[in-house]
Amino acid sequence: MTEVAPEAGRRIADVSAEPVKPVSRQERKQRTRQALLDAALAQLADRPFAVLSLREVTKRAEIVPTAFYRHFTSMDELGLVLLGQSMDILRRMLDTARDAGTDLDDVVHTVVTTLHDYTRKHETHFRFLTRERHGGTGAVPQAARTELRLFAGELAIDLARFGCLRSWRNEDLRMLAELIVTMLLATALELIETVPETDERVLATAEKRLKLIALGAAHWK
Amino acid sequence: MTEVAPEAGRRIADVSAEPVKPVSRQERKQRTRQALLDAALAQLADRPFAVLSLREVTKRAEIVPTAFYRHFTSMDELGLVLLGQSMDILRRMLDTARDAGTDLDDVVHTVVTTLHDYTRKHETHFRFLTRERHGGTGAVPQAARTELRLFAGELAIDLARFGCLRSWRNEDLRMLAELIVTMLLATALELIETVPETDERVLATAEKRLKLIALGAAHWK
DNA sequence: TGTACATCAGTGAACGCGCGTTCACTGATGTAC
DNA sequence: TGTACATCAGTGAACGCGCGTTCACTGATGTAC
Repeated sequence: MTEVAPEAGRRIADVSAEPVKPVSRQERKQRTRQALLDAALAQLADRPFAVLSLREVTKRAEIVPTAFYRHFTSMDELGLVLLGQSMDILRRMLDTARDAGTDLDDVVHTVVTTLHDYTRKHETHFRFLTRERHGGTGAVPQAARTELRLFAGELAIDLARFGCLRSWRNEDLRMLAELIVTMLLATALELIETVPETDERVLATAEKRLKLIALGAAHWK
Repeated sequence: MTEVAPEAGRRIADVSAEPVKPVSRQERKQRTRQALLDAALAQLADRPFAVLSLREVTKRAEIVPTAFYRHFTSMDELGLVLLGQSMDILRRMLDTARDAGTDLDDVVHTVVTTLHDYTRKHETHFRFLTRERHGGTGAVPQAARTELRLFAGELAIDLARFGCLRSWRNEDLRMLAELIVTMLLATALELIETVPETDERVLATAEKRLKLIALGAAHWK
């Protein structure tokens, strides 16, 4: 618990709990900043972002409320950083799922499995993203919708490479991509909002939905 | 504007703006109650329910904050009443769309047109419903999800009557129904969140999505 | 290496504000006779 | 119809609380010489 990796042999056996403090001022600042972001994500477990208070967040991050302004000018700014982190995760997920092969069943299975992994590994970010998307007219929900629209555009490019979709109009590819994104995020939220024991059922349903959509696309026009 | 239907000939020409007040005490109470519900719906235009304050709502309804408790024990109770109203609207919409015929294109077109009518006529309720669905762990979002799951169950029964779906397992019909409900509510939100001029585009996309799903269902297994 | 000064993340007191809720009240509407 | 009493929707003062934000500050870290 208090075990610390021997570091540059400064002291051989330090009985104090302090980790020797090799940290620079900017490292410490970065840590506090991340503590604020983590605190916000933790609070988001049971309420929408619009309802978070600066004081609650700073309390959880164990700093005084006024110190918040050393890191962000407002809660909205913090929210936009969280959104950026969430979109990074989503893009990494797309990268992972991309090389899934060409067989339809394989692709669907890989996509759903990848979604499962990422959702369970980044529950807080996925919850944030899926909820804020429908969160009203605040700066964060607006930005979330814009980002997700861009993300669907990126997915549309990938879809364009599939044999049966190669001749589709851009507009229709977008439609399909947005449908898939909505469906995947809905699945992520279902996973988060139920106990892990039911994951198998949720994933099976998600696979069916995706296959249904793929089947529809294959027989389009 | 101040014209009033002649009523039981009490006064032939009442120049005062007052509408003679034939209202009973319970009628007045009912009106105030509805004013509170309407005030809440109006506030919901630009923020989630969790963020509404009792004082703002009573101010807009033009009563004193403490009078709120003559009508509801809490904001959550008011929210659940709004949810009930919203579900009534949704069910009426399903009733209207039900007798759409059997031809696939006809059904899809009727459904989307009906959705358009209802969404534009009940914007505030649809916005409330679609946002609260993803609103977190409050009493209202929880209830909204439960109600929408029940609603999907009702739709699944309708779907069971379609020729090509007659042999589907209940569980798969549910999956399809929930997919359709999610898609329709997403469309409603898109309509609400953009200017009416773009309605045609949104509806065209919605029709395509629905057809894609229907096509997938027709070729299932 | 040692000293003197600058930087700046975090502190703590203070502010005015809107919040939900309590309470005793008012006065118009409703009812019993 | 007229009178005396009951009901109860809405009032207004008051409360304690958490909020975001301001400000002058502290003291450890960083830098220049």
